[in-house]
Amino acid sequence: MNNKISKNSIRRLIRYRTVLQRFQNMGLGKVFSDNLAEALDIKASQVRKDFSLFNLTGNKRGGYVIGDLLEKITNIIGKNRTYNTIIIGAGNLGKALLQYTGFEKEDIKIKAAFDIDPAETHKQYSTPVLPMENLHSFIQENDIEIAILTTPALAAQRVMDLLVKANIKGVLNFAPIRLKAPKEIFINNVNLLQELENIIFFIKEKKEKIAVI
Amino acid sequence: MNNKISKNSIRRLIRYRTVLQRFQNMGLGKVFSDNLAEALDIKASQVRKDFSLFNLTGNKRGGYVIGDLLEKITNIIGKNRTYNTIIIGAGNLGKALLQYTGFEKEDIKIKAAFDIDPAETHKQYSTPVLPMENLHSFIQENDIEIAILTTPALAAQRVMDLLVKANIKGVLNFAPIRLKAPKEIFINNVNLLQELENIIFFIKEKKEKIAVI
DNA sequence: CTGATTTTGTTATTCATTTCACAATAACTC
DNA sequence: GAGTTATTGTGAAATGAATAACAAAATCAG
Repeated sequence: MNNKISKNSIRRLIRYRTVLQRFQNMGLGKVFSDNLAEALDIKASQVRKDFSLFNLTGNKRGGYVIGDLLEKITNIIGKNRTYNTIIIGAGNLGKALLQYTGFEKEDIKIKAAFDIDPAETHKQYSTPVLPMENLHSFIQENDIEIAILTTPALAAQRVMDLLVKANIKGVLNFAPIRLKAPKEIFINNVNLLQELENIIFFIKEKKEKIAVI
Repeated sequence: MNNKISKNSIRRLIRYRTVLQRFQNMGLGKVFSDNLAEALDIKASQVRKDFSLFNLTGNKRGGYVIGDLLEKITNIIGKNRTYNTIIIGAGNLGKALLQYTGFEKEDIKIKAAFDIDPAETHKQYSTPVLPMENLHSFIQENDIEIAILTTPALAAQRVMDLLVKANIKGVLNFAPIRLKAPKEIFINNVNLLQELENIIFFIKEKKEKIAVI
């Protein structure tokens, strides 16, 4: 295999899994590239191309066995073990994510949140909110690999530097700045304002009839 | 201009603006494509290409005047007027977004939130939380163009159908399903679990040395 | 068992995006 | 003000991603 794997194909892989789980829950045992393509609103050849990239094979004329696919995809994505995670910044978004139940069942364990505000650190949540001083040792002692960053933009780079020192492996960054870090640390940026502005551009464009692909 | 504008170039345009604002706040008056490229970690030629796409011009050897650029970009993105917005689903995420202050200053006005749970609709926030029954009339009467969808996946399509009927123009969807809607409604999906799984893939890959571009 | 049919897996093709390369030109130097 | 330098703007080249096309294989029908 000398093919490169793009970010997009991984995004699709994750979506295939979601759809396959739904199919499985509906009692289906097999799928065709066709079915998956329809569910994701892409072409069947794209599905097969992706599968070939990840060595996911099916049977000619018989399609793919959902159970097998799910097992292999889950393996590829890396969900056969748990990933210990922390949240940094217990503001509105941080607190919302603390209480978000969608992560747990996917073997992403949120072990703690951190905040500079001592008031936050004393409130009771089911997951502890700790003062920033404990960050480094907590990461070390609890085998934390991923940090979710929900601090204000101004604090974000400072926190990132601490995370680098503590050997974090991946960061989900909600702060609206580009974090600097060694390239072996994987950073995924989510910028909510940007997503809204994107919508604004497109609903605005419509009126003015500028070609948008 | 017979060039097509891609989603990515708009994403970058929004990022240029953020960076330019920061530069302006630092007291700078001019930039070169170089500076912007470095800030966004892309190539200078990409910056110039984008600018040419949007007819953003500078001066040879003199670079670009930040004030001018900002004005033009803001105009292109569509921020010269306010965009009325609602949040549907007053769960953790919905409530967090209700209290998020980052939108206000950007002329995105969150006019109300909606929830089926009457308990939520009686709590006091600075923005009203209303029962779902009011959705249609509220959208009509308050000139709402954008909806932020934070309901559970199961409810999301049903809500989407209501939004379509009420003539919404754009949706920011946090529910982890692919919404069906007429294509003239612009839908932007944000899937937090997927973003985390993406990180997991990449931090896992590192060990196994599979080529990733 | 033979032929028709379906569906995969992969190679070729098309389409889109990014990067390069360089002419044009504005600004600077002396 | 002549020459040098820096920087834009864009057409061409390179790279990357999506789609189409089709041979090979599995299944089905009779």
